[in-house]
Amino acid sequence: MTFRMELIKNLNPQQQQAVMAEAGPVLVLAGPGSGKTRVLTQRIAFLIRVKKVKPYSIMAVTFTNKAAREMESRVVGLVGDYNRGLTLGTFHAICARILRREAEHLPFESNYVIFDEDDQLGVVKHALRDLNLDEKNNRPAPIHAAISNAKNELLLPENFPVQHYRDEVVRRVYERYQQLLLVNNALDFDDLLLWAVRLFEEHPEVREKYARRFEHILVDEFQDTNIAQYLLLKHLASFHRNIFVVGDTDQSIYRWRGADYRNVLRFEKDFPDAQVVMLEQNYRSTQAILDVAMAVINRHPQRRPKYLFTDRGAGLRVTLREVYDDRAEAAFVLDSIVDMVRREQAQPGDFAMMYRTNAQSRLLEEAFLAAGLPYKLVGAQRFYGRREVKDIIAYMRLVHNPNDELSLTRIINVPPRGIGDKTYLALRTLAQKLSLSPGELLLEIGREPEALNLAGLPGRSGANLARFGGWQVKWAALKASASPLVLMDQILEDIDYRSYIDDGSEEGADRWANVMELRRIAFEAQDKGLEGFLEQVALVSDQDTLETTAKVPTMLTLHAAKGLEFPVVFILGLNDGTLPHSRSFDDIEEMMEERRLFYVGITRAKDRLFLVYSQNRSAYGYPEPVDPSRFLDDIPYELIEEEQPAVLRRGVKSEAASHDALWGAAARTSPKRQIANQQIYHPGMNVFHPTYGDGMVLNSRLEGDDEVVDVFFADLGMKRLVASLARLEIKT
DNA sequence: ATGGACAATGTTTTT
DNA sequence: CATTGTCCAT
Repeated sequence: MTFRMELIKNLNPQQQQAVMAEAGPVLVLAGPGSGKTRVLTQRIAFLIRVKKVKPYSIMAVTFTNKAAREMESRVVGLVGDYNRGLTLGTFHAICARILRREAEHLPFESNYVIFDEDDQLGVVKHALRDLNLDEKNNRPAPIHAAISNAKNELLLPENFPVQHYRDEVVRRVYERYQQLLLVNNALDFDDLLLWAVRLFEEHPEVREKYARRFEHILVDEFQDTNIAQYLLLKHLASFHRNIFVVGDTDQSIYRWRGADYRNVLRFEKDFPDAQVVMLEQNYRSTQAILDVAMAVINRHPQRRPKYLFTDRGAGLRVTLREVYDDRAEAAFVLDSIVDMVRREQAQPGDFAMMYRTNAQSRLLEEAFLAAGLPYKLVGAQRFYGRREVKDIIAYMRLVHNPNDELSLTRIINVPPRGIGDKTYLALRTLAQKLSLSPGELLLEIGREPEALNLAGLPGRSGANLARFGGWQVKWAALKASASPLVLMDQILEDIDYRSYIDDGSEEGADRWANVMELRRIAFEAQDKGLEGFLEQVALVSDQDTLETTAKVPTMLTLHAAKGLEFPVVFILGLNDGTLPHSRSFDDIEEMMEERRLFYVGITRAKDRLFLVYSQNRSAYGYPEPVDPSRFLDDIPYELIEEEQPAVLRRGVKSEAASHDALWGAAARTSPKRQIANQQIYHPGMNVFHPTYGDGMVLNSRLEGDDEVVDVFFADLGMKRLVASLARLEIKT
């Protein structure tokens, strides 16, 4: 069989049309679960193996690293190592690479660092201070958001439209913000795109070079592009015009980040000769789920009608469930999951719990922890947001780029080494006088400690600075010859970070474990060099850290769920104010986006979908009565089944034996686990719980087929546990 | 310079 | 309510 036949044999006619489309612009409108990733990867394989296009001349762009990795492995699966030379990555990563290569045309050095969200906020605060604006009246976060939006629309400070006083504040902060970034030789996320576009617009010969090189450009999730990304693509495609974009306007959920689904319309206008292919057949969900999805999205005005169909069959009706409050919500989900696993209707890894805001994961986590059941959580307390992780990265960034003052101020006194505000200020003043950055001055001092005397920084504080400078010199020497790992180890040793962070408490051990995790990442990035390592850690998101290995239920936001699928999905907190979020109420566009978000969640489900709302919800502190989501009104009654509260139903006991096998690790590690026919815990017993530690039984009773035990833990106080699930050990 | 105690303040989604 | 920042005492 020819490769071509091999490639297309599992594709439906529309998919084939897309994969084998002739050169020129192509717009693929793909509904959820219609195989769009497949179309993209097969298209790449088709170009390489059938059309004999050099991988070097192909660029494929995604939004997340995870999507990029996924695509990469699938392309490799299709064409083996014929993929060598292929440019495949996120918008940000691809731009970062171009900007390093073309730094000579740009106002920063090629060893620039990428500032993350926290750093960016730090720069805004710094700018506010420089402009004598106070943070109370000028909150940094909204100002930063305004700056970011401006950048996404390619508005420079000098063009920033000023209508109110507030705009003027933003404009001035923006101006200062950009100056500070350049002083630090740093770029923020938006800059990566902005500078790339400016590079192409201001240096036609550079644009020409890249436009000629990339004969084919393929774009995933096109509806999420912002203006900067759209223009970037247009420039890149300006020579060959072979641009193949795949998207679904109904799944556009990043408006707040500057994404503009109207880029799809713009594309049709800018490329009037574009072939348009519609992928409508759904291979993921049952028809029952698709019907609900359509009921929700069809209320969306002004959109191209799309009919979702599947040959997977009707399936079970979608379940709608009302609960008393958000605690009951968590309990309902947990009970349902346990029940379905026991009945062998699903495996633990089949479940996803989706919610609007990260904060909603907390009660879920508590419920799972209390039951002693494993789960995985996407995002939320971000690994790269951890203090210890940021500290070590700041050290390495400083070594890579001594001008990075933000990193320097972060760690110059971490761990405490007697360099306080006063000393740092003196250093900074001197540096300014010598027109050096503080980091460069420290390097000087490290090389020649006597220089300090000239500066009037003698004595203990001077010695402290000299010691730090000495390290910097040593580390700088190391970065040329050694891997990121060796450098990191040397830093950790010199600053004795472990004794600072690991104070013997459980939290300390945790922190140190995070440092070791970062060390592992450095180990894996050995051959990337320091620059590559830093770029990688700056551009990975926490969404990317979802490992697919552990077969346990997943908790994630609706945003994080895009592009994923699960056999059983729970969408939680379907209340007005949560979904749609209250901050969207007064904006029609935003309300439509909330609706699309709901739609994205619904269409993640393959077999079962549970929609849950509660009567009361704790905003912060106190529970308040809330209304069901207005989106629920749009689902016809006959499409749903309202489930009655029935937590543990009959028949559970007889099936409980299989529970062990299905519910994996948690069950196996519980030595005393058993089904309660009689009470085994009694008041006064000393028990041990793997998470909570030592405790004493206060009370216990049989409930249904299980035993409910109230335990007082030394560290946490009272907890109510279910005996069959909590890994309780009785101590003699 | 450092660490603790208190207050204020604020909750959407993230490359 | 839980985090973050500010002030104050050592």
